[in-house]
Amino acid sequence: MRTSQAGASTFTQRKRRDQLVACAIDAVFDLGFQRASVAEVARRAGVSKGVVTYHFPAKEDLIRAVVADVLDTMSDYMEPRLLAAEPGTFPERYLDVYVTSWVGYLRTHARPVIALVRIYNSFRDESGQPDAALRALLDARARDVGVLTYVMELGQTRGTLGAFSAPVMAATAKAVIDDLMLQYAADPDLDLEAYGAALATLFRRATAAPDPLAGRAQLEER
Amino acid sequence: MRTSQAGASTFTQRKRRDQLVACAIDAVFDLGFQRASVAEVARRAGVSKGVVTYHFPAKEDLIRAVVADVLDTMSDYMEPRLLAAEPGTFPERYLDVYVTSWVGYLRTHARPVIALVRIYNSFRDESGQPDAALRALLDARARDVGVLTYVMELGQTRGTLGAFSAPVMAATAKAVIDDLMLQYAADPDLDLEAYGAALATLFRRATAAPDPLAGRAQLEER
Amino acid sequence: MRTSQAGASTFTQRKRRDQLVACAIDAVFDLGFQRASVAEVARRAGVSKGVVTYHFPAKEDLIRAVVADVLDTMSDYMEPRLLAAEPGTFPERYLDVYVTSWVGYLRTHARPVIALVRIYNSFRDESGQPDAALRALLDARARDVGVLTYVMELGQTRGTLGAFSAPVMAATAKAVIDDLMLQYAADPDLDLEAYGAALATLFRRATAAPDPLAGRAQLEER
Amino acid sequence: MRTSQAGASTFTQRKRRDQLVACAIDAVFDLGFQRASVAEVARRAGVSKGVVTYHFPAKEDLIRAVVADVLDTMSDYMEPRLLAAEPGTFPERYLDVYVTSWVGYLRTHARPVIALVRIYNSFRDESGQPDAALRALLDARARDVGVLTYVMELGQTRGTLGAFSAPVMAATAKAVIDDLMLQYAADPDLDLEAYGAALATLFRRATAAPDPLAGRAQLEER
DNA sequence: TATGAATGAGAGTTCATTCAT
DNA sequence: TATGAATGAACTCTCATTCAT
Repeated sequence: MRTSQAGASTFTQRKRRDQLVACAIDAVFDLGFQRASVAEVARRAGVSKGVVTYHFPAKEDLIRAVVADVLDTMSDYMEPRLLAAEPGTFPERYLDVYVTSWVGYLRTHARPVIALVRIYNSFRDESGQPDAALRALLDARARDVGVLTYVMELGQTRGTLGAFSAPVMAATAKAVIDDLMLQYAADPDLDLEAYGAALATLFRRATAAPDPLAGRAQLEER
Repeated sequence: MRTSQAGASTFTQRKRRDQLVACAIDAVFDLGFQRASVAEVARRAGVSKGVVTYHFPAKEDLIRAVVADVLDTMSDYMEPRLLAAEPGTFPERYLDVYVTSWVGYLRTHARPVIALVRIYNSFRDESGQPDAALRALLDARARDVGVLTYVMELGQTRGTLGAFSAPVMAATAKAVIDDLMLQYAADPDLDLEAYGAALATLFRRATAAPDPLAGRAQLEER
Repeated sequence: MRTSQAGASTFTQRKRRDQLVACAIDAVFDLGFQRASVAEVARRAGVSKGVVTYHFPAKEDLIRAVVADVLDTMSDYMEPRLLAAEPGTFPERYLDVYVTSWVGYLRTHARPVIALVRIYNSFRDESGQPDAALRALLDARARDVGVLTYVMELGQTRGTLGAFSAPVMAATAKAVIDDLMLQYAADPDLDLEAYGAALATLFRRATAAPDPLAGRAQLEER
Repeated sequence: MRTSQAGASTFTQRKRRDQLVACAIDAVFDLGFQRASVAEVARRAGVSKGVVTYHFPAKEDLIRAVVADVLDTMSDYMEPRLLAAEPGTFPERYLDVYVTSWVGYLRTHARPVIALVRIYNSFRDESGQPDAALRALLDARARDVGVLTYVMELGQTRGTLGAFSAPVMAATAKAVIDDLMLQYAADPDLDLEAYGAALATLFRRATAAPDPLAGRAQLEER
């Protein structure tokens, strides 16, 4: 966690860097990646353009700092909650906690996450390929989905979760979170609580193990 | 449908416009929105830059034509398939057809759809807001989700679908399609067939009406 | 020769490119390499900055065109004169013709050659090494010295030139020309004619074969 | 000599200034004048940028100190050797000693001299003219050539040197040294010893007085 | 219709210089 | 003395756009 300011020495420097990163996030959220120019970030920070290039030699470096910062903030929020769910003991609860935690996170951090999406869609190197810095983002995402998959397969093995494609279910969970983020950005009045509850129900039904009572009933009926 | 070339225009004109739109899609897919310059589009079309500005006075116009074209192509593919599902008669089948049709569409049209996503994330007006042209995209999306919701609620009324939040289920369906598109773009070797089947199962379980046999069994058991 | 405009198609384009190259030479001569900015070149040409970048995508390209142009102009002047000296037949005359021709060239072309020197001393790539384009300059120079060396060694073989280090003599000839160029640039009132004559004498004495008569006389004397 | 650190200054100050000058020389040699920024010099010295501007309020001052330092070092090496040649007594030996001494100097001091050339070609004031500090360089050069000329003319008067243009011969001597310096910089494997010997021979032949024996022989022959 | 030369705004970047600490 | 944060000017380069041909 909190690796983004590694190497930065003084408190003043860290503070300024954090301020610039915050302004960059706002600028990207408000204006999109392209219009979030160095000059715009400087303007929002109330400093001269040179200050930005002093702390971040290239714009690339600023954007990378943004990516790292947002990912770190995500981890800081999500990890303790996911660990508290004790996935090794209660794998069948994990997806629920995952979705609920994300919904909770979005309530307070939609802007930086949206900024991250904008960056992901526009931050290209000279050959048009996604910038190397975005690998961290893709990796974080892949890790998320990987863990989800693993835990659900564990539940399936133990019989507390039904038969379904765990990788597809994991990707679906991630996908609905992404979508919810965009919906929430477009409509801040969205009832996240209710939406989260509906998602929880959805996934509970989609992943539930067959009802043993119902099964017994059917057997007895014959 | 096919509204993009509306207006007085010769066959040659239409052909040239379509060619430029196609080249613009490729450029956006390959290089991202920002690097897909007018000059680049012209280069790919093998014509001079002036040709592009002749047909599309501003770059804005070209991008709008791209958006319209991609949306039209989507409609052309999806609508007949969705209608053939007879949602009024078999609402419980609709979600399955929806997901399956989209998967089929992605197999052959991933590039333009990805280009559309890129445009959506970068095409801003001077105030940083999404360009007006993107309203069509948002509208199309909202219509999709609206119809899905309506049909599923119809199924719930008739008892052929279970109790769940239809709007959330609809948004989820759209979200997994979006996600699948991005996954497919990142990994063209993805088995779309299998993925689509898994999604169909997922949604069948999440939306299924309670098993009447099981229900009867339970009743009789008492 | 005249390879600098290869590929340039239209007459207008060629003319503009030549004009920009000429303005760049003047700017480098007057202000030095560093201050000869794209804006300054455009200003001298009476056009907007964009015109320069239109014809020469990068400043690098403009400078390369300058180098090529100056080298071409040099060749156009020097080669016929050097060939007319019939080095194969009269190798002992070659050095004289070489020096005299260069002096004649400098009388009318000191500015571009000085510009070339300035470029050579300042045109570095990002790692501080001389730009690749300067290889052509170094190559041209090495060729000159190589030919001088070869012809003088031919004269030595035939006994029409005395015993001396031909490579050092060749390098010396080139060196005095370089120096004369700089002197002339610093003092346009310099009497090139007289200077050239003095150089011719200098090299004649330094390269002369021993006087056969004097040799005989000495032998007879004993 | 050693005028660069004139003025009230502590030992520490002098040491720091010398260090910065040395780093500046290295930076100019390695990267060229333009890229030898204040920050780069500070980096090489292992101090902060402020230290450089503390000792040298403007970059101009640093460069002037470099120029003065290199010229001083040259004088320290050359002057005793030239004086030891007793030009007043043996003017015919002077050119030989001059060339040989310079070759000896280059063996150990090519880098600073190259740096000086780079500075000379790039250090311009706002109007594009060579900076005032370079006058010292030009003056030193003019003095060298002037002394060479004077001594050779002395030899001609005494009949120990032949008839030739002393100024041109002096300029040629300086020119070959300049050229040798550049050759040596481009190819550190160059055999300076052999090159110096060849130059000595060259100049001996070019400046020799007519052989009195040969002249007598010819007279007698008639 | 088509061309491509020309424009000018704005982007990222470098750097000498200033100055509070 | 020393630091390094901050400034602002100048530079190269990109690009949508205009327009004469």
